[in-house]
Amino acid sequence: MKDLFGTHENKLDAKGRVSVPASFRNAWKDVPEMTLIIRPSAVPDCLEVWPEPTYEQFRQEVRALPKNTPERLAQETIVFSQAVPAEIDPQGRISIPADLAEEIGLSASVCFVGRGDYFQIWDPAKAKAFLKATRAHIHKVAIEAPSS
Amino acid sequence: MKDLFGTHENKLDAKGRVSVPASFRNAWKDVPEMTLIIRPSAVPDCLEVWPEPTYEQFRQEVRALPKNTPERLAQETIVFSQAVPAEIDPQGRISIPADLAEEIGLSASVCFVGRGDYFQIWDPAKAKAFLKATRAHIHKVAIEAPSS
DNA sequence: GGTCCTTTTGCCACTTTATGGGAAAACGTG
DNA sequence: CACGTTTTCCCATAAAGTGGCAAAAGGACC
Repeated sequence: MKDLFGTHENKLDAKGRVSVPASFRNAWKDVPEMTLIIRPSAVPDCLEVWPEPTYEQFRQEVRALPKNTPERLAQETIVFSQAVPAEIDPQGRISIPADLAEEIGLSASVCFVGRGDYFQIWDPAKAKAFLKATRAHIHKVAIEAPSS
Repeated sequence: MKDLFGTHENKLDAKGRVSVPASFRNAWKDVPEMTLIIRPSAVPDCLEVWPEPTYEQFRQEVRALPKNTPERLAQETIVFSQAVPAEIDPQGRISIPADLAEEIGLSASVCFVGRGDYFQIWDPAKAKAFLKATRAHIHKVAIEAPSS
Protein backbone atom coordinates (compact mmCIF):
# COMPACT_ATOMS: atom_id res chain seq x y z
CA MET A 1 0.00 0.00 0.00
CA LYS A 2 2.18 2.78 -1.30
CA ASP A 3 1.09 6.38 -1.20
CA LEU A 4 -1.11 7.88 -3.88
CA PHE A 5 0.32 10.82 -5.79
CA GLY A 6 -0.81 13.18 -8.50
CA THR A 7 -4.08 14.00 -10.19
CA HIS A 8 -5.60 12.16 -13.13
CA GLU A 9 -8.65 12.70 -15.27
CA ASN A 10 -10.72 9.88 -16.77
CA LYS A 11 -14.09 9.60 -18.45
CA LEU A 12 -17.31 8.22 -17.09
CA ASP A 13 -18.89 5.83 -19.57
CA ALA A 14 -22.58 5.45 -20.30
CA LYS A 15 -22.90 2.92 -17.49
CA GLY A 16 -21.39 5.11 -14.81
CA ARG A 17 -18.05 3.38 -14.81
CA VAL A 18 -14.64 5.03 -14.78
CA SER A 19 -11.09 3.67 -14.86
CA VAL A 20 -9.14 4.11 -11.66
CA PRO A 21 -5.75 5.55 -12.66
CA ALA A 22 -3.19 2.81 -13.11
CA SER A 23 -0.78 4.43 -10.69
CA PHE A 24 -3.37 4.19 -7.90
CA ARG A 25 -4.14 0.58 -8.71
CA ASN A 26 -0.45 -0.25 -8.74
CA ALA A 27 0.12 1.45 -5.41
CA TRP A 28 -2.46 -0.91 -3.89
CA LYS A 29 -1.81 -4.05 -5.89
CA ASP A 30 -0.15 -5.84 -2.98
CA VAL A 31 -3.67 -6.40 -1.59
CA PRO A 32 -5.50 -8.23 -4.38
CA GLU A 33 -9.27 -7.93 -4.75
CA MET A 34 -9.35 -5.13 -2.24
CA THR A 35 -12.67 -3.49 -1.44
CA LEU A 36 -12.83 0.29 -1.48
CA ILE A 37 -15.06 2.56 0.57
CA ILE A 38 -16.52 5.65 -1.12
CA ARG A 39 -17.98 8.43 0.98
CA PRO A 40 -18.64 12.16 0.86
CA SER A 41 -15.72 14.19 2.14
CA ALA A 42 -15.62 16.86 4.82
CA VAL A 43 -14.40 19.00 1.94
CA PRO A 44 -17.46 20.14 -0.03
CA ASP A 45 -18.07 18.84 -3.56
CA CYS A 46 -15.83 15.82 -3.43
CA LEU A 47 -15.81 12.16 -2.46
CA GLU A 48 -13.16 10.24 -0.57
CA VAL A 49 -12.15 6.73 -1.55
CA TRP A 50 -10.37 4.57 1.04
CA PRO A 51 -8.97 1.06 0.96
CA GLU A 52 -11.11 -1.08 3.21
CA PRO A 53 -8.17 -2.18 5.42
CA THR A 54 -7.31 1.45 6.18
CA TYR A 55 -10.95 2.34 6.72
CA GLU A 56 -11.06 -0.04 9.66
CA GLN A 57 -9.50 2.69 11.79
CA PHE A 58 -12.54 4.94 11.32
CA ARG A 59 -14.88 2.19 12.36
CA GLN A 60 -12.93 1.64 15.53
CA GLU A 61 -12.92 5.34 16.29
CA VAL A 62 -16.69 5.42 16.03
CA ARG A 63 -17.13 2.42 18.29
CA ALA A 64 -14.90 4.05 20.89
CA LEU A 65 -17.32 6.98 21.26
CA PRO A 66 -20.03 6.87 23.95
CA LYS A 67 -23.38 5.80 22.52
CA ASN A 68 -26.22 8.17 21.70
CA THR A 69 -24.14 11.29 21.99
CA PRO A 70 -24.32 13.83 19.17
CA GLU A 71 -20.71 13.03 18.24
CA ARG A 72 -21.33 9.32 18.04
CA LEU A 73 -24.43 9.75 15.94
CA ALA A 74 -22.70 12.18 13.63
CA GLN A 75 -19.73 9.87 13.18
CA GLU A 76 -21.99 6.89 12.55
CA THR A 77 -23.56 8.88 9.75
CA ILE A 78 -20.25 9.85 8.20
CA VAL A 79 -18.53 6.53 8.58
CA PHE A 80 -21.42 4.19 7.77
CA SER A 81 -24.61 5.77 6.46
CA GLN A 82 -23.11 7.75 3.62
CA ALA A 83 -20.34 5.36 2.78
CA VAL A 84 -20.61 2.55 0.23
CA PRO A 85 -18.26 -0.30 -0.60
CA ALA A 86 -17.04 -0.65 -4.18
CA GLU A 87 -14.90 -3.12 -6.07
CA ILE A 88 -12.43 -2.52 -8.85
CA ASP A 89 -13.56 -4.59 -11.86
CA PRO A 90 -11.22 -6.73 -14.00
CA GLN A 91 -10.62 -3.78 -16.36
CA GLY A 92 -9.60 -1.54 -13.48
CA ARG A 93 -12.84 0.43 -13.32
CA ILE A 94 -15.19 1.34 -10.49
CA SER A 95 -18.78 2.39 -10.79
CA ILE A 96 -19.74 5.43 -8.82
CA PRO A 97 -23.21 5.25 -7.24
CA ALA A 98 -25.57 7.67 -8.93
CA ASP A 99 -26.57 9.46 -5.74
CA LEU A 100 -22.97 10.22 -4.76
CA ALA A 101 -22.10 11.27 -8.30
CA GLU A 102 -24.99 13.68 -8.26
CA GLU A 103 -24.04 15.01 -4.85
CA ILE A 104 -20.71 16.33 -6.12
CA GLY A 105 -21.97 17.36 -9.54
CA LEU A 106 -20.18 14.78 -11.66
CA SER A 107 -20.86 14.85 -15.36
CA ALA A 108 -18.74 13.40 -18.17
CA SER A 109 -15.29 13.40 -16.62
CA VAL A 110 -13.88 12.49 -13.24
CA CYS A 111 -10.78 13.89 -11.61
CA PHE A 112 -8.85 11.57 -9.26
CA VAL A 113 -6.70 13.35 -6.69
CA GLY A 114 -4.08 11.39 -4.75
CA ARG A 115 -3.86 12.15 -1.03
CA GLY A 116 -1.39 9.59 0.27
CA ASP A 117 -3.56 7.01 2.03
CA TYR A 118 -6.71 7.75 0.04
CA PHE A 119 -7.88 9.61 -3.03
CA GLN A 120 -10.53 12.18 -3.80
CA ILE A 121 -13.04 12.23 -6.64
CA TRP A 122 -14.01 15.59 -8.09
CA ASP A 123 -15.62 17.17 -11.04
CA PRO A 124 -12.51 18.30 -12.98
CA ALA A 125 -13.29 22.01 -12.88
CA LYS A 126 -13.90 21.96 -9.14
CA ALA A 127 -10.74 19.97 -8.51
CA LYS A 128 -8.73 22.51 -10.43
CA ALA A 129 -10.16 25.33 -8.35
CA PHE A 130 -9.45 23.45 -5.12
CA LEU A 131 -5.82 22.75 -6.02
CA LYS A 132 -5.26 26.22 -7.37
CA ALA A 133 -6.46 27.83 -4.16
CA THR A 134 -3.87 25.90 -2.17
CA ARG A 135 -1.07 26.79 -4.55
CA ALA A 136 -2.00 30.46 -4.47
CA HIS A 137 -1.82 30.39 -0.69
CA ILE A 138 1.59 28.70 -0.70
CA HIS A 139 3.02 31.11 -3.25
CA LYS A 140 1.81 34.03 -1.18
CA VAL A 141 3.61 32.70 1.86
CA ALA A 142 6.82 32.01 -0.11
CA ILE A 143 6.94 35.49 -1.54
CA GLU A 144 6.03 37.32 1.63
CA ALA A 145 8.24 35.42 4.01
CA PRO A 146 11.70 36.60 2.87
CA SER A 147 10.72 40.26 2.92
CA SER A 148 9.34 40.11 6.43
CA MET B 1 23.90 11.55 -2.26
CA LYS B 2 26.20 14.45 -2.88
CA ASP B 3 24.92 17.98 -3.27
CA LEU B 4 23.66 19.32 -6.57
CA PHE B 5 25.40 22.34 -8.04
CA GLY B 6 25.02 24.58 -11.05
CA THR B 7 22.44 25.09 -13.75
CA HIS B 8 22.05 23.09 -16.95
CA GLU B 9 19.78 23.33 -19.94
CA ASN B 10 18.43 20.37 -21.92
CA LYS B 11 15.73 19.80 -24.51
CA LEU B 12 12.32 18.23 -24.08
CA ASP B 13 11.55 15.53 -26.64
CA ALA B 14 8.22 15.08 -28.39
CA LYS B 15 6.92 12.94 -25.53
CA GLY B 16 7.81 15.27 -22.69
CA ARG B 17 11.04 13.57 -21.69
CA VAL B 18 14.31 15.31 -20.90
CA SER B 19 17.77 14.16 -19.87
CA VAL B 20 18.69 14.82 -16.28
CA PRO B 21 22.13 16.49 -16.28
CA ALA B 22 24.84 13.91 -15.86
CA SER B 23 26.33 15.75 -12.90
CA PHE B 24 23.04 15.42 -10.99
CA ARG B 25 22.74 11.74 -11.81
CA ASN B 26 26.32 11.17 -10.70
CA ALA B 27 25.72 12.97 -7.43
CA TRP B 28 22.93 10.50 -6.66
CA LYS B 29 24.36 7.36 -8.21
CA ASP B 30 25.12 5.73 -4.85
CA VAL B 31 21.39 4.95 -4.60
CA PRO B 32 20.64 2.90 -7.71
CA GLU B 33 17.19 2.98 -9.32
CA MET B 34 16.12 5.81 -7.08
CA THR B 35 12.64 7.21 -7.51
CA LEU B 36 12.30 10.97 -7.72
CA ILE B 37 9.36 13.11 -6.69
CA ILE B 38 8.40 16.07 -8.87
CA ARG B 39 6.14 18.77 -7.48
CA PRO B 40 5.31 22.43 -7.93
CA SER B 41 7.47 24.66 -5.79
CA ALA B 42 6.40 27.32 -3.35
CA VAL B 43 8.37 29.56 -5.69
CA PRO B 44 6.01 30.37 -8.58
CA ASP B 45 6.77 29.04 -12.06
CA CYS B 46 9.08 26.22 -11.12
CA LEU B 47 9.04 22.58 -10.08
CA GLU B 48 11.06 20.88 -7.38
CA VAL B 49 12.57 17.42 -7.84
CA TRP B 50 13.47 15.46 -4.72
CA PRO B 51 15.02 12.05 -4.18
CA GLU B 52 12.34 9.80 -2.75
CA PRO B 53 14.35 8.93 0.40
CA THR B 54 14.64 12.61 1.29
CA TYR B 55 10.99 13.22 0.46
CA GLU B 56 9.95 10.77 3.14
CA GLN B 57 10.33 13.52 5.72
CA PHE B 58 7.59 15.59 4.09
CA ARG B 59 5.21 12.67 4.15
CA GLN B 60 5.81 12.14 7.83
CA GLU B 61 5.21 15.81 8.54
CA VAL B 62 1.83 15.62 6.84
CA ARG B 63 0.77 12.55 8.76
CA ALA B 64 1.64 14.25 12.04
CA LEU B 65 -0.95 16.99 11.42
CA PRO B 66 -4.51 16.63 12.77
CA LYS B 67 -7.00 15.47 10.13
CA ASN B 68 -9.39 17.74 8.28
CA THR B 69 -7.73 20.94 9.38
CA PRO B 70 -6.88 23.56 6.76
CA GLU B 71 -3.17 22.95 7.36
CA ARG B 72 -3.45 19.23 6.88
CA LEU B 73 -5.51 19.58 3.73
CA ALA B 74 -3.12 22.12 2.27
CA GLN B 75 -0.12 19.93 3.01
CA GLU B 76 -1.80 16.85 1.55
CA THR B 77 -2.28 18.83 -1.63
CA ILE B 78 1.32 19.99 -1.76
CA VAL B 79 2.94 16.73 -0.75
CA PHE B 80 0.66 14.28 -2.58
CA SER B 81 -1.92 15.71 -4.96
CA GLN B 82 0.42 17.86 -6.97
CA ALA B 83 3.45 15.61 -6.65
CA VAL B 84 4.29 12.70 -8.94
CA PRO B 85 6.92 10.00 -8.68
CA ALA B 86 9.30 9.71 -11.61
CA GLU B 87 12.05 7.28 -12.52
CA ILE B 88 15.22 8.04 -14.37
CA ASP B 89 15.14 5.79 -17.44
CA PRO B 90 18.13 3.79 -18.72
CA GLN B 91 19.09 6.74 -20.96
CA GLY B 92 19.12 9.11 -18.00
CA ARG B 93 15.82 10.81 -18.84
CA ILE B 94 12.74 11.67 -16.83
CA SER B 95 9.35 12.44 -18.26
CA ILE B 96 7.67 15.53 -16.96
CA PRO B 97 3.90 15.14 -16.66
CA ALA B 98 2.03 17.39 -19.06
CA ASP B 99 0.02 19.15 -16.37
CA LEU B 100 3.11 20.13 -14.40
CA ALA B 101 4.96 21.21 -17.55
CA GLU B 102 2.06 23.43 -18.46
CA GLU B 103 1.84 24.85 -14.99
CA ILE B 104 5.30 26.38 -15.18
CA GLY B 105 5.11 27.25 -18.86
CA LEU B 106 7.64 24.77 -20.21
CA SER B 107 8.13 24.69 -23.94
CA ALA B 108 11.10 23.29 -25.85
CA SER B 109 13.88 23.59 -23.31
CA VAL B 110 14.24 22.87 -19.64
CA CYS B 111 16.60 24.52 -17.19
CA PHE B 112 17.83 22.40 -14.26
CA VAL B 113 18.93 24.35 -11.21
CA GLY B 114 20.91 22.58 -8.49
CA ARG B 115 19.82 23.38 -4.92
CA GLY B 116 21.88 21.03 -2.79
CA ASP B 117 19.43 18.32 -1.71
CA TYR B 118 17.08 18.85 -4.64
CA PHE B 119 16.90 20.61 -7.98
CA GLN B 120 14.48 22.96 -9.65
CA ILE B 121 13.01 22.80 -13.15
CA TRP B 122 12.33 26.06 -14.95
CA ASP B 123 11.65 27.47 -18.33
CA PRO B 124 15.14 28.80 -19.21
CA ALA B 125 14.11 32.44 -19.47
CA LYS B 126 12.33 32.38 -16.13
CA ALA B 127 15.25 30.64 -14.46
CA LYS B 128 17.55 33.36 -15.65
CA ALA B 129 15.25 36.03 -14.25
CA PHE B 130 14.96 34.21 -10.95
CA LEU B 131 18.71 33.85 -10.51
CA LYS B 132 19.31 37.43 -11.51
CA ALA B 133 16.71 38.74 -9.08
CA THR B 134 18.28 36.74 -6.28
CA ARG B 135 21.73 38.12 -7.04
CA ALA B 136 20.37 41.64 -7.10
CA HIS B 137 18.78 41.07 -3.72
CA ILE B 138 22.04 39.76 -2.28
CA HIS B 139 24.00 42.71 -3.66
CA LYS B 140 21.53 45.09 -2.13
CA VAL B 141 21.90 43.46 1.26
CA ALA B 142 25.70 43.43 0.97
CA ILE B 143 25.83 47.13 0.20
CA GLU B 144 23.26 48.24 2.73
CA ALA B 145 24.39 46.16 5.66
CA PRO B 146 27.65 47.97 6.53
CA SER B 147 25.95 51.37 6.52
CA SER B 148 23.27 50.33 8.99
C1' DG C 1 43.51 19.42 -35.32
C1' DG C 2 42.11 14.80 -34.55
C1' DT C 3 40.53 10.82 -31.79
C1' DC C 4 38.02 8.88 -28.16
C1' DC C 5 34.56 8.92 -24.66
C1' DT C 6 30.47 10.74 -22.51
C1' DT C 7 26.14 12.79 -22.83
C1' DT C 8 22.15 14.13 -25.21
C1' DT C 9 18.37 13.39 -28.26
C1' DG C 10 15.56 11.59 -32.18
C1' DC C 11 13.11 7.73 -33.58
C1' DC C 12 10.99 3.20 -33.59
C1' DA C 13 8.90 -0.80 -31.34
C1' DC C 14 6.56 -2.74 -27.70
C1' DT C 15 3.80 -2.76 -23.48
C1' DT C 16 0.46 -0.87 -20.68
C1' DT C 17 -3.69 1.70 -19.94
C1' DA C 18 -8.14 3.59 -21.12
C1' DT C 19 -12.64 3.04 -23.03
C1' DG C 20 -16.53 1.57 -26.00
C1' DG C 21 -19.67 -2.05 -26.96
C1' DG C 22 -21.84 -6.75 -26.60
C1' DA C 23 -23.25 -10.82 -24.04
C1' DA C 24 -24.35 -13.04 -19.85
C1' DA C 25 -25.94 -12.85 -15.24
C1' DA C 26 -28.55 -10.84 -11.52
C1' DC C 27 -32.33 -8.28 -9.88
C1' DG C 28 -36.92 -6.50 -9.38
C1' DT C 29 -41.68 -6.14 -10.94
C1' DG C 30 -46.01 -7.21 -12.40
C1' DC D 1 -42.94 -17.35 -13.88
C1' DA D 2 -41.93 -14.23 -17.70
C1' DC D 3 -40.43 -9.75 -18.73
C1' DG D 4 -37.67 -5.62 -18.67
C1' DT D 5 -34.01 -3.26 -16.36
C1' DT D 6 -29.68 -2.98 -14.33
C1' DT D 7 -25.26 -4.69 -13.26
C1' DT D 8 -21.18 -7.31 -14.17
C1' DC D 9 -17.90 -9.49 -17.07
C1' DC D 10 -15.26 -9.98 -21.20
C1' DC D 11 -13.44 -8.77 -25.68
C1' DA D 12 -11.53 -5.50 -29.02
C1' DT D 13 -9.69 -1.24 -30.33
C1' DA D 14 -7.53 3.13 -29.57
C1' DA D 15 -4.39 5.93 -27.17
C1' DA D 16 -0.69 6.77 -24.28
C1' DG D 17 3.50 5.67 -22.00
C1' DT D 18 7.99 3.21 -21.70
C1' DG D 19 12.15 1.19 -23.15
C1' DG D 20 15.90 0.63 -26.33
C1' DC D 21 18.90 1.49 -30.13
C1' DA D 22 21.80 4.40 -32.47
C1' DA D 23 23.11 8.73 -34.47
C1' DA D 24 24.46 13.47 -33.29
C1' DA D 25 26.58 16.70 -30.33
C1' DG D 26 29.81 18.16 -27.04
C1' DG D 27 34.30 17.79 -24.26
C1' DA D 28 38.66 16.08 -22.90
C1' DC D 29 43.00 14.64 -24.03
C1' DC D 30 46.54 13.66 -26.68
